[in-house]
Amino acid sequence: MLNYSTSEENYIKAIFHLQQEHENVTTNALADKLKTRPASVTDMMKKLKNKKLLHYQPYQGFRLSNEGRKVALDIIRRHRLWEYFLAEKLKFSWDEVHEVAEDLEHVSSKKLIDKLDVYLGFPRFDPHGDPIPNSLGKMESNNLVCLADLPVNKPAIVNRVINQSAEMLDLLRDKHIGIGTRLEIKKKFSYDGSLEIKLKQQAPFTISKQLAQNIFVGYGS
Amino acid sequence: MLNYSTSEENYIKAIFHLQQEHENVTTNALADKLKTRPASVTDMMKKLKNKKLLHYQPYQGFRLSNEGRKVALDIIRRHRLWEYFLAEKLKFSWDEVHEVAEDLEHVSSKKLIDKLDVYLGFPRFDPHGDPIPNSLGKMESNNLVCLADLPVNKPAIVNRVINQSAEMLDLLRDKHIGIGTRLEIKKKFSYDGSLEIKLKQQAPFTISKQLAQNIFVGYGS
DNA sequence: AATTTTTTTTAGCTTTGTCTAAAATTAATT
DNA sequence: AATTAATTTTAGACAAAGCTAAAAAAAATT
Repeated sequence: MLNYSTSEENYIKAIFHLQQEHENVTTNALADKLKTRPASVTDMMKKLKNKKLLHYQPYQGFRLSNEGRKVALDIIRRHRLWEYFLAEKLKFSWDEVHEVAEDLEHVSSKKLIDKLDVYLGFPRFDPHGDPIPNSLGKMESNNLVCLADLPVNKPAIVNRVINQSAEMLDLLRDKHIGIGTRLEIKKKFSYDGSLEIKLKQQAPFTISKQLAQNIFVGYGS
Repeated sequence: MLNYSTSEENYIKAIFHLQQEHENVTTNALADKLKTRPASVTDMMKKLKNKKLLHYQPYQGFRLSNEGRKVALDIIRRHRLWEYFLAEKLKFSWDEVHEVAEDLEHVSSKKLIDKLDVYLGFPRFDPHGDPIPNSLGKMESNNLVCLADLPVNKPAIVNRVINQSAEMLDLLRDKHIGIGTRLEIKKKFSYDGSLEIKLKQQAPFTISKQLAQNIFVGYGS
């Protein structure tokens, strides 16, 4: 595996994440995600195409090549292992780890990451509930359902929170929702998609569709 | 404390180290240390002078300002804490930690470093025996004597190794000399400055003046 | 003191990654 | 189908950090 610049790595990672939504990623979507300009994206796409990390025809969008996907998984592995370390060992709260891991993930010594993995005991999920790829780039899928799609009255456990903006994490903290929280849906309001949910030993309350779409839950323990 | 680029930080740190030898640092010395060209050094010196991190008059060399020294100590703190972490927790051998810490030291979240410090139990010395500045930038001096200046037959303990080139560390490993090694000098050869030293339960052997000058020892426990 | 050598600085060029403004292409609408 | 709108790309500029080659200053020699 070659070595890539911080900038290149950020582009690769962002494309990987956008590809979870749409097979084909567009210039504007990527510019948006990275808070940069479409022209900059086009420049970088040419470069990454040259390095055979993605497939790209002008005006047609792009998607990662096999090699690009490997690189992306390696970056994600680094990111999530550091997140786990920060939360588990340094006692950062789970909503603070993302930002710091954004910097640490670019330190790319393979030996460092593999030793960190050993030290942490090969954790399978990061503090947000996202799976951590192993040193071969494999990660478990965790069979989750979007909270917005969970049937009424079916108990479930929060396993993953996708959009990690500070504002959203603030809201979650206020509602006492975190990874591991047991809850069930009591009622769905089709008018605006909002949900009435209930946590153990608490009165039910309502959350927006927007929030529910960013929370993923599993069944059973 | 403002934020500085990786490049700026490397210059600041290198100047700090060179100042241990000579109050005033020259362009060539710094270029040499950083494996860059004198012209690049001059460019950066102008920049750092503008940022008030050092005193510099063209052709007159340079030295860190108070602010520059503070920044340098902060970088050194980060570097040495990571070195300690790598050796102590991740089980890197003490001669591997420097290189990895060179990258980690530039991740500059104050919160991260202070939490790391807590987690490690406020270590006072890194795996090379160098003191770690605390969060206020203070570090203990450790009252050491250069092995080359140690009197004959006086038992001492290796506390610090200065020049950490791979070649030198290789030599040290071969001779079983490390931080904490107890030894004494049996004989000094004034012809070339070489020393006959003895370790516990081992036959005496000879080391060069060059090597002895890079090893520092303390007395007592 | 004058000349040579060494050191340092300046001037100008390169690469990486960004930007704006304009041109080209594709998509949407009338 | 033709026109308008949106998206994407190109062209050209800029800042950071490096380089080489030449000029300037300081130090060392004769």
